[in-house]
Amino acid sequence: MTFSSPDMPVRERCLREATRLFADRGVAGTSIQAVADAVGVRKPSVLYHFASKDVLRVAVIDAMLERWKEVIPRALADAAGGKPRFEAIMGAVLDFFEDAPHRARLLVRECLDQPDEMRDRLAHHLRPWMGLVTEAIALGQREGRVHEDLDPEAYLNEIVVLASSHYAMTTVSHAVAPDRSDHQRDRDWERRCRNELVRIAQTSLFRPRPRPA
Amino acid sequence: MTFSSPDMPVRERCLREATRLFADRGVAGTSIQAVADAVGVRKPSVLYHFASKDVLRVAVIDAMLERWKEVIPRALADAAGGKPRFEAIMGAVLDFFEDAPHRARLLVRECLDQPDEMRDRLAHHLRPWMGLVTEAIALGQREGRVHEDLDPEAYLNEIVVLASSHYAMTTVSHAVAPDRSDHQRDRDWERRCRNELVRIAQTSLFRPRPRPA
DNA sequence: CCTACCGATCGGTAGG
DNA sequence: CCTACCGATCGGTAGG
Repeated sequence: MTFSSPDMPVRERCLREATRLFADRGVAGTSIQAVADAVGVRKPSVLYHFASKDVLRVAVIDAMLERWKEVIPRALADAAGGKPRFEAIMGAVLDFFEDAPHRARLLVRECLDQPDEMRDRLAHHLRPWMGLVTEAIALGQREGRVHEDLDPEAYLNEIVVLASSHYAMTTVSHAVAPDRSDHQRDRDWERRCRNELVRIAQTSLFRPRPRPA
Repeated sequence: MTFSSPDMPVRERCLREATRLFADRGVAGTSIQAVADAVGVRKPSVLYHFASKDVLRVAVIDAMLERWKEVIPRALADAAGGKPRFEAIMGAVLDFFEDAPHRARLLVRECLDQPDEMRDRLAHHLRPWMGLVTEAIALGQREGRVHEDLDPEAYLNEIVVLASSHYAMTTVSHAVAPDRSDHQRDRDWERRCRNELVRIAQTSLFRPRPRPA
């Protein structure tokens, strides 16, 4: 029963709380009543704004996918601003999940619950800029900067899967951590995993420099 | 209503069908009635073998984690048989998910639904051989075969996350596929992604050979 | 392993 | 945005 700030329209508060609840317990594990409680209204009020639970589910996913449209221009702007393309795009993707960890959980959950629907939705949302990125990778291959046996589309797919799952399962990853005594160590472990994620993506993309000067 | 082979004990048929249903729709999205229907018995019969839904859930996860204990010796045997360690272990992990894709979905779902419980369970199941593998990686670093800036524990964590999520989300990954006209292309795309997954893990682990002959 | 049954909660509607 | 209410299904039990 965590109330959303009461000065926000009820419709948006429903979206916000439903996003959090769906991410944490899944759609099937979240009742409309639970959303109503979190918002601080009665159940039929939620159903006034969203005709059915499924309508609410679709609206929640839509809201998350819409955010991607802000991420892409930012990455392109960073790249235009002189920042290397890899770091701009990788940074944008990681920031997208990092400043709202439930986004990653929601995304992965929905991929499991509604694979066919998500396949089409992601194709629609990601296709345009996926094309740009794979082209950039292919250019890098022709210029000899990128591993020539790399498969651009497949590479991009695996890295997106890795990034989203990495953030969806941060809590669990502590199982592998060599020691976990206090919270400081937990933070440290998360930083190490994030660094390693970037290193893996980077090392498997770029060829080593031909000869260090 | 897909019946399990009726010559198998009911208890094991419950485990089998529950595993499939939990993987596809999640625990919250699967009723005991649905399990009973799939097995071909009445609901109270399921509850006779598993005192509650949660007991069934735990038994299903246990059965999956038990399989890991068969995977590790196989990988070690392959490695002892002269096969390079990386290929033996990577092959064992991929085979584990590949010959039963719902195992990956079940694992990822449970990591989202019960993160704290899964953290402890995985720690218990994975810790012993995780230690062996990270030691092998550290040895490779001292011998100059493995990237020296690699973080062994974090690397292993990310690769396990990538492998499980890769198989949990195969259906969705087709969103990124450049074209998907027929089933032959789908198979082809899956093969490309699997190859790329192995290439990413391999390239980000081993240093490039010092000088090709 | 079954029939019969329990209270609680589910998603959703009527009507204001 | 609320009260009042619907039938269906939920997890689980009694008793044989």
